[in-house]
Amino acid sequence: MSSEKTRKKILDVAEQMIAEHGIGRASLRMIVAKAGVNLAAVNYHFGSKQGLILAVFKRHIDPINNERIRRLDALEAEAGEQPVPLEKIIESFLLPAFQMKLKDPKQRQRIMRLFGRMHAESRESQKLVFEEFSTIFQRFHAAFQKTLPILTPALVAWRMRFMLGTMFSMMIVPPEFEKFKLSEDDSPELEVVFHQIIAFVAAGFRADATGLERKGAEK
Amino acid sequence: MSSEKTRKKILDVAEQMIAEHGIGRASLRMIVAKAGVNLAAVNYHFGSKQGLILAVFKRHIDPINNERIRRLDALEAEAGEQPVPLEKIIESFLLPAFQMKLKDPKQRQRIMRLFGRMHAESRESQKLVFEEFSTIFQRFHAAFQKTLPILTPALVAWRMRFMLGTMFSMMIVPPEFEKFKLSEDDSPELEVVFHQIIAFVAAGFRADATGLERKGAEK
DNA sequence: GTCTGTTTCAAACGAACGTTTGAATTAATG
DNA sequence: CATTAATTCAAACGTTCGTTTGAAACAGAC
Repeated sequence: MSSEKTRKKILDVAEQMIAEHGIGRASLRMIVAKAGVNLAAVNYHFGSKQGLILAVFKRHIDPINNERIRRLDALEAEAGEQPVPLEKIIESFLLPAFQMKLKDPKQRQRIMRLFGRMHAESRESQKLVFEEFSTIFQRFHAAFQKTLPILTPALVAWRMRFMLGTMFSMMIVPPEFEKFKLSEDDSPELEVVFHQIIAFVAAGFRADATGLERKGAEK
Repeated sequence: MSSEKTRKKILDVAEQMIAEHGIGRASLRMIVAKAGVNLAAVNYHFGSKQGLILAVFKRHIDPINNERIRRLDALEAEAGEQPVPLEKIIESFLLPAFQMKLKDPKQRQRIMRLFGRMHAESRESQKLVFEEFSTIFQRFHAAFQKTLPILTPALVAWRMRFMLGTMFSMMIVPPEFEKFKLSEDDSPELEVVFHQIIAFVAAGFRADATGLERKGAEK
């Protein structure tokens, strides 16, 4: 069955082109040319361009979200009645997105850029990201809340959004704009950035909320 | 001179459409239809669509960046030899972007979304944002460094990027996706978010860098 | 080998886009 | 008022896009 070959080829090239040029600018003609398949194959296999984008996205986001839940489950099982340490929660959320089990570091970065695009670019894909996200969001919200009972639920939600912003900001900026690189190589940089983000976000979560509560806690 | 009227009309509508639909999807035909001007007027006054986008962007970013510098100057003059308090630096950076002196809160949010788009969408506008940004970046980097001498320059730069990510994350997400609104009204929400971000980012900047230094400080 | 359903292919369709053109209109100048 | 420059306008240009079409190539089943 050669059908699967074609599907995979299209998906591979599409995610590459979207990461590189963006959703709107990555045309089907570019994709099929690089993939060596016929133009009509996209609509045959995926129905439409939107269907292709959705397929590209789903292929990666589902394993990542599953891994997030899996890690959080393990942490909570280990902690028992105790709340899970803050850094561990953050790590279980961020790590699956940063260390997707991809052979090629180049491709890993490609996927990260893809997620950044999805998050930022089109209305539809943005909606998709958030919908795909809502159950995960609630799950982690509860975990954060238990670890930081001082914070109001609304404040926890805000700080989760800040965490997302921090994460996406590292995903969307093309490498050539990075003024301050920590290293030349790519994959160790990701490792470093990952720990940087955890330290930054964890401190942000622990920030004193006095004064913010009064303003932001009526719900 | 009716020429200025036309220019302004185009700029106003363009920034509205870009904020609403994005750079790629906001077509010149949409813009001129809503603005009540001729299609060719855009190319006459701005040369090209890219020229229009650039004009839309520059119209707002320049005053904001000037205000940022102005506030930082004032803070440093006041502090004398002392380093400027961390929260003050962050505030002088964020506040001008959040409280542009715009009458209409609706338009304020529109501009914020516009910046989010510029930051995330097309390669060209992204490049523009970063170029426009580099002098500001260096200026604030020095201020942060003076206040937090424990951190390496590279670490300061990273955390500034996290700050940017946090800021942009609040700019780019359409209101209909916000699950946890703190209030129904729009403009007080912005005030609250603003203080939330400062508290979060300040804590992030102060995060313990032990262990990160060794990994991230070879430069 | 023949038949049946699946997959590929070249070609074209219709729509939307940014841009250009050249005439018409308006404003400014002497 | 006449002349010149600046601005607006309707119309069209040339591309590119996502999608559709119908025939050709291919697959596996009998």
